[in-house]
Amino acid sequence: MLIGTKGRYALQALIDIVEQDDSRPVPLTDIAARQGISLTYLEQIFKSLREKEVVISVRGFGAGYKLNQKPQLTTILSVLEAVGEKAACAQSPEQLNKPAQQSLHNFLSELQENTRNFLAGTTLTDLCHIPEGLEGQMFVLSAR
Amino acid sequence: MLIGTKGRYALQALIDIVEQDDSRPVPLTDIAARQGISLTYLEQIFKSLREKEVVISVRGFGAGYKLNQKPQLTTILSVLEAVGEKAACAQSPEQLNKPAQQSLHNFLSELQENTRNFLAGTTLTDLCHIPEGLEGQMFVLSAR
DNA sequence: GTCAGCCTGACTTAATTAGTCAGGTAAAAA
DNA sequence: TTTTTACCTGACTAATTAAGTCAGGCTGAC
Repeated sequence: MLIGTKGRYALQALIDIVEQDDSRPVPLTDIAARQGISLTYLEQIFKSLREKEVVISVRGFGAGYKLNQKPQLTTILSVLEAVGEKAACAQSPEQLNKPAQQSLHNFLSELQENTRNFLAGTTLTDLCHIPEGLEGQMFVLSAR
Repeated sequence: MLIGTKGRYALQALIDIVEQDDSRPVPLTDIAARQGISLTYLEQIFKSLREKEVVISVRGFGAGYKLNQKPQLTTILSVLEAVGEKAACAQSPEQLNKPAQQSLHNFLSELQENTRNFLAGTTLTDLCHIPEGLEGQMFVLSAR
């Protein structure tokens, strides 16, 4: 499984933040209630997001979280990596003495890069605004 | 992890078979020795491969395994699915009441399809013959 | 100083992965 | 028909990861 609940909840929560009025920080309790996610689990996830500077926390009365960058600059890859979802599709064989194993290794690397490009080529904005009439071909993978 | 040891060992073993003289079946003991994989674990893996008709088993004296189809017809995807590596990148959220969740669901589906296309567009032959001077761009993802 | 809500770390539980082990069975060859 | 070779089966185990829970402390605006 490349993306578990941790990664998916992180994305859901960030989308939730983008959808709110961005003049004030969004408290986790609100997100937890709206998205049906456990508050303590969300706290664990947002600790990672804050450490990797995907979000900024505001403390004290009226506290909450804000995005650190504009949504169109926040890639899905950065979110997933922040919460520790390893975007590794496969562990590569260490011993690649034979040419065939080298070839397999290359293939797995290509697979990984293909996936990372896909994730890096989509931002939070793409997951929020839904341009009508473009249901297919929504996410375009940039050529290498 | 999209591809674990089970999937990788399956690919290594099949590549090993392709590299041998294909007039006679290849015994698992040989593969196990050459690739450094436990024989009993290989047996478990090949049981799946046989059930999904990726390979054919020959019994008795001089027994072993052969590919069921030519290597250029055996896709990586079919091998991985045969050994039960779910090519699912993410479990989709069941409750998609809100538009943003629908959009996230669409994105995860696109990611999955992108990966499956990559795996279905490569065959065992691609992992065996290594055309020189083409180290980059070896694996071409067919357009959808 | 109080209160909302962030922050921290240890703990638990279930599922999956990565194997091992023991004891068969089939069939070609001598 | 006996032997040999290697396939075949299923139960078992150990380690890791995923998915959370829980208790309690800390900050800072009002």
